[in-house]
Amino acid sequence: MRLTRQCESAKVKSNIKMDGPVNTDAQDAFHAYMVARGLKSTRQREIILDEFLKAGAHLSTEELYLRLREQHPHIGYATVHRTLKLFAECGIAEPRHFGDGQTRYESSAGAQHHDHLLCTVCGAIVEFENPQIEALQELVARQHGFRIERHRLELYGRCRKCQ
Amino acid sequence: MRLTRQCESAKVKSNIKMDGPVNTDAQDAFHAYMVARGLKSTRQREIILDEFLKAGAHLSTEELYLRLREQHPHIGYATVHRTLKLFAECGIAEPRHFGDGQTRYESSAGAQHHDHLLCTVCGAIVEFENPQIEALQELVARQHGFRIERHRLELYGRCRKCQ
DNA sequence: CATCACCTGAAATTGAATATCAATAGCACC
DNA sequence: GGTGCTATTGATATTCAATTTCAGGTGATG
Repeated sequence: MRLTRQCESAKVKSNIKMDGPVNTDAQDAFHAYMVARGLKSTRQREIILDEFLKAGAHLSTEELYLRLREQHPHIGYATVHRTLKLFAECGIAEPRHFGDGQTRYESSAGAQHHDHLLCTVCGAIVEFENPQIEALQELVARQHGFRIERHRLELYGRCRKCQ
Repeated sequence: MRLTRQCESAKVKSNIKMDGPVNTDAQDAFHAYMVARGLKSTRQREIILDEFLKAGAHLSTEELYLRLREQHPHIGYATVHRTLKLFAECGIAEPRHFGDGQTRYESSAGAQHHDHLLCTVCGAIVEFENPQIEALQELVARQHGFRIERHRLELYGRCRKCQ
């Protein structure tokens, strides 16, 4: 009975409490997707979305699960897993497969396409974008008769701190 | 008792039977590595190396295992797996992780570094090399304070036939 | 040709992703 | 607010590839 009102106020609050570019966009997109598909808005999904947006990094299911557990020990791993897949389906998260065998999800809020620099020592991930490289990729593909649908470019090395 | 002689003659024969640029290089590198590490040259390893070089493609452990089984049903999956890792350690094979969740090994014999074009329809894999892209990668990395150790560039799309 | 450390192969284990299913909880309607 | 339908949850089981284990087998060396 309280929940409907809580949801609304939560949305408003998040506009206030978060600094920088806020992601009510993501929340709206998520809710729109849910409504369109006849899915339900649940407490867990709200919490997971909140935590995911707050983290703002490249999180694996497990990392997000562990973070959530601190405040919400009742949320199960399977729910985190399914919810992240939901995020991917509705376009507010991008699944990424780096070398470590775990799927990581990255918030696609606001961000354009980009590639990644990964530190092999401390695990830091830096995003970058380079139109020249993209153009050359197109060129190479055309030379081989390919039409590119997507690509993956990852540069592995040591970051400034770890050299 | 017969085996020692067989090994020797096998090496000679493979020089004769294979057309094109032969990979006794790879075989030599492998043997050198084995000797240096006190590892042993076994029939299975010879057979697996032979088959691997003969295939000359991007093979997963399972694919290679299945191929081997036709002629050598006695060779176990675990042995193929371990031997491919050995190849990787001694530098005659490169492990690759494309999107499909399986590790593929590629012969590094003769080939310089290169990247891949992958057809999302028929699974064809084309190798390419582009120094301009490599140079730009270096540049981008430097701009972010990174020193690149390795990279991964994969272009996914439709090949000429599959458009 | 004996010895020993390495190797093999079947089976067990791991780790991440995903499926299962009974219990729970939204949501729409009364 | 109550009711029923249906999606969701969370503990657990399953899957699938990679990897480890271990008893028995087999190279290399003296």
